Amino acid sequence: MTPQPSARERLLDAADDLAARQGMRATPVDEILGRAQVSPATLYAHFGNKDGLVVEALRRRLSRWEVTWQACVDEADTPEDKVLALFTALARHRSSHTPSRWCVFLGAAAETPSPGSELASTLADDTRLLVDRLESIAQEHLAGVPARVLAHRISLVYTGVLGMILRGSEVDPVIAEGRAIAALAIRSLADGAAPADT
Amino acid sequence: MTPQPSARERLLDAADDLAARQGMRATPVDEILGRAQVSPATLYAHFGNKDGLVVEALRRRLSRWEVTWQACVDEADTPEDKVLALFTALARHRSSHTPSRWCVFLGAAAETPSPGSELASTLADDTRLLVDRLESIAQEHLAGVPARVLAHRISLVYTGVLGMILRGSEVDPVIAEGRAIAALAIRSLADGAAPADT
DNA sequence: GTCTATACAAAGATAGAC
DNA sequence: GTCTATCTTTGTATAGAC
Repeated sequence: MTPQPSARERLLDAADDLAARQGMRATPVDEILGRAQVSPATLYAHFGNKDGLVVEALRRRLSRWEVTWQACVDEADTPEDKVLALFTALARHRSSHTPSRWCVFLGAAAETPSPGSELASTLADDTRLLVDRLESIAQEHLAGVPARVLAHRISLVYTGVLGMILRGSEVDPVIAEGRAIAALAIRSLADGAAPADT
Repeated sequence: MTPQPSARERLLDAADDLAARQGMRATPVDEILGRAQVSPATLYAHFGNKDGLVVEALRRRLSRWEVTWQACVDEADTPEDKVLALFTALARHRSSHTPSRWCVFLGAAAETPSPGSELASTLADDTRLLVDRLESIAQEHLAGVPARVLAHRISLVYTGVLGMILRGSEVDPVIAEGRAIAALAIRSLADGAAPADT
């Protein structure tokens, strides 16, 4: 007898799932309500409006992503693998959560030319987490490598993987490809900082 | 006395401009009509519906992009520069056309979970042009390098640049960064195929 | 907090005249 | 081909009862 989750939880689950699959703008409120088995009034009582609900769902997703990523960093052995754990995390995240068409945050950004301040800050949080976390991992584990530069380059490659998924690339191969390119970027910057031995 | 372009041209210009700035789905028909100074009936007489108009505008944009890219390839001197001309072309395209928020084709894909067949094929054309053209450039100018692999890797990096622009990165620096990463990918594959001279 | 019913707004498309 | 006026559908949000 699994007790049914609260209306609030059901709304968040439905909004998250549908935004991931179809995009937040492409998903009408009615569809979220139908999926959650909740009436309109309940949604607006809890979240104020559709954007409020979506923002909450995105925040929850971001914090889950952060946990997954951190776990993959912790599991990695070598310094290089700790930086590249980003790609392991992406694969794991995609298999453990509701399937998203590419990236829910980039998708929301693409769908929303003029996001409200709450949405904008949530989307910015996603990018900030990406770049800053990469930088701190690099700083901690790859002494001598310019961490900020590395973080930007790997962010670019990671974002490219997501974009290629939107283009229709198969997920696992393109993640592997991104990982390979990122590894190249790491070695290149490492060589530059401390010229090749041998 | 510049003669006013036909209603059809004005519609294409307006749709292209607005789709580039805001996204096709985020742009209401009324706004296109207002910008083009055209009445609704005219739009539907020419293009059938909104999607028909957008698809035509996207096709026109794609063919212009192809021209710009080819010109940059022709102008490049070294084999490596011919492959990397993609990034020169991106910078040039962005400065010579109406400013787009990131990429009109990826934007349309992101906004449209279930595109109609015409739109879907136009979006696929964009990706196919990207990958296939890169492959043929590599085949022609970089003998011995696995052209298909190279084309995929550079497509990924290029797509990453576009995605980073969506994330809010400054355009010129991120294009330069993408170019640098792509150069790395080229050299890596070249070294693998024909071990370094010297 | 939650429901039913409904109001209100936006957007896509068409009718009929010229 | 093009216009004015209007219809239809869809989508967001609220009123009022329980």
